[in-house]
Amino acid sequence: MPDATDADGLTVGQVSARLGVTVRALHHWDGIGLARPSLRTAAGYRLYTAGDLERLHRVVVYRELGLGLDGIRAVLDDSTADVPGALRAQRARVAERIDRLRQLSAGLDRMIDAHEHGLLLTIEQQVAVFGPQWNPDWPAQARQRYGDTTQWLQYAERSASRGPEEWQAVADAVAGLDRALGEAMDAGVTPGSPEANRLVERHREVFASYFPLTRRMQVCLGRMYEADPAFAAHYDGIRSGLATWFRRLVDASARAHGIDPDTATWR
Amino acid sequence: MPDATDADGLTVGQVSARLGVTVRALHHWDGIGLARPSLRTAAGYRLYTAGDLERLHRVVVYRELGLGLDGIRAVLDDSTADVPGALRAQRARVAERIDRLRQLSAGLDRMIDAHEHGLLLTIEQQVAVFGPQWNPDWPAQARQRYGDTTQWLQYAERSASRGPEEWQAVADAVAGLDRALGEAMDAGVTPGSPEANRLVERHREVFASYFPLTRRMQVCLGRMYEADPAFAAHYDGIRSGLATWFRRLVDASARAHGIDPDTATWR
DNA sequence: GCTTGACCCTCACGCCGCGTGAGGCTGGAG
DNA sequence: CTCCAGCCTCACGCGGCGTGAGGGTCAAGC
Repeated sequence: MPDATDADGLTVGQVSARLGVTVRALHHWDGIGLARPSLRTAAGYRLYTAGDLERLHRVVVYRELGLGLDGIRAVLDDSTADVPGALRAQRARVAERIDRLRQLSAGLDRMIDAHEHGLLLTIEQQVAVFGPQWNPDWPAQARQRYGDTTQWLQYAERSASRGPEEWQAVADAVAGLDRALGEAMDAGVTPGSPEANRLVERHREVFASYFPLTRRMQVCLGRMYEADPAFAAHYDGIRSGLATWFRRLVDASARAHGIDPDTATWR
Repeated sequence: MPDATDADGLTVGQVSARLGVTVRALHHWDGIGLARPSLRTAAGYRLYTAGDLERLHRVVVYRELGLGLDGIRAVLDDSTADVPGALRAQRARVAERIDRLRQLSAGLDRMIDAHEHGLLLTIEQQVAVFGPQWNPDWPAQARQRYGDTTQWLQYAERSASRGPEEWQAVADAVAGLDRALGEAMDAGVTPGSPEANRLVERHREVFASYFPLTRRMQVCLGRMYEADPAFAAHYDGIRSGLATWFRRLVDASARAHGIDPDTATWR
């Protein structure tokens, strides 16, 4: 007789191989009294009888159904236990977890999209929100340029939880600011004036819906508006010379907050 | 100024209320260095600045996506981190977990069905497997009678993982045994003979596919075959008097194994 | 100035189901 | 007699905090 079938007990290793559970699990179930071997050899080896194997098998079955060890113990030991009830409760828990995971997966999809495309709107929605002069390639271009900055990450994180209405609000705020800038320039607002500083603050707040903008970063942004052809075209399109004028507003405001605009850096 | 907005920091309680995380979580994140407050009061109170809040907010966002704290740390701290890659990996993990949970749910359904109906086959399958004299109400009746016994539980557990083919095998074994019993009775096999004991053992083995049957239980079963009208009808339908003859076979075999059939109990 | 009650602090254990060693016997084969 | 696989018993670790214990702090009301 090589090892097993008609012996009066199987060792942990043999049971492990038969039932596909680890030896450690058998030790554990023995330790907590869930399924203990009826016998031990003189040397202390655990010996599982046929009856023990029955019980172990049942443990394995219910464990595969995701029941906790206490639940399994109840099912096996308490003859008054409502087994179908316990199973249904377990099924409800599982359904709940599936639901949560699905929502989670959807959230991940949104976030991945936001990271990769910058916007989660269809082309139609983009045009509807941002107006006809909107170029759908801009988010992709922005990602090209800024995709490896912390600010892009924050932008993407916020984009992921922004629907069309919220984007509309952002777009409205930007448009309102553009208009206000144009009118202020018409009205001859000069850098450093209270009116000018209010506009600079308003710009910072509007921008904060993309990512938090420090005053130093705002200085750099002002210079970019002036230097970058695309930005300059936009602002000079509102009023000729507006980009430069706005940069001077930002510089003045920064100086008023103790920042030297000529040495300010993005970080 | 009541509490917060322009103070130079928020306490744990305030942050907790704003971000919807527990105070303990803030402590934990501080403890592991994931998100620590920049300031402390003289008394040691944590004070979270606006910048700290930014970071906390990002932690919350990624935590809601199911990232582990180490993953979040990587995303927040390592500017070279592949954020979309991490998110995609997380999505894959989530999909995997959903899959497992779905299988688990299906298993639970099967088990619940098995517990409630006793069989997981359609009526057509039942008739195909068990023959035209099969009554589809039998499993429900069996549940009525035995639904609160350990053996019913084990029967249900095994049924849950048995398909039509396996049921066919069981049905074939049962039919084969019935035939063999009839032929043995014709041949004048007497209780206690080796031939008779072989048949009794074969009955025990066939029955073991439903649930483990001890010799004592088999004795009780033999008596039930004789006493219960439905069982008696079945066995006496094979050969007149077969139920009683078989009961005597079982009794004799039990005696040969040191069991007194007149005092044997199910348990 | 003293009390009260809401907040805050720092340990430190608990959870769930084992995985993973460490350190040391046992048992059958060569 | 030696080897090596297999067994034993501790005991820590994991993930992300929950939940006290035991004790300071702060603003308000008396």
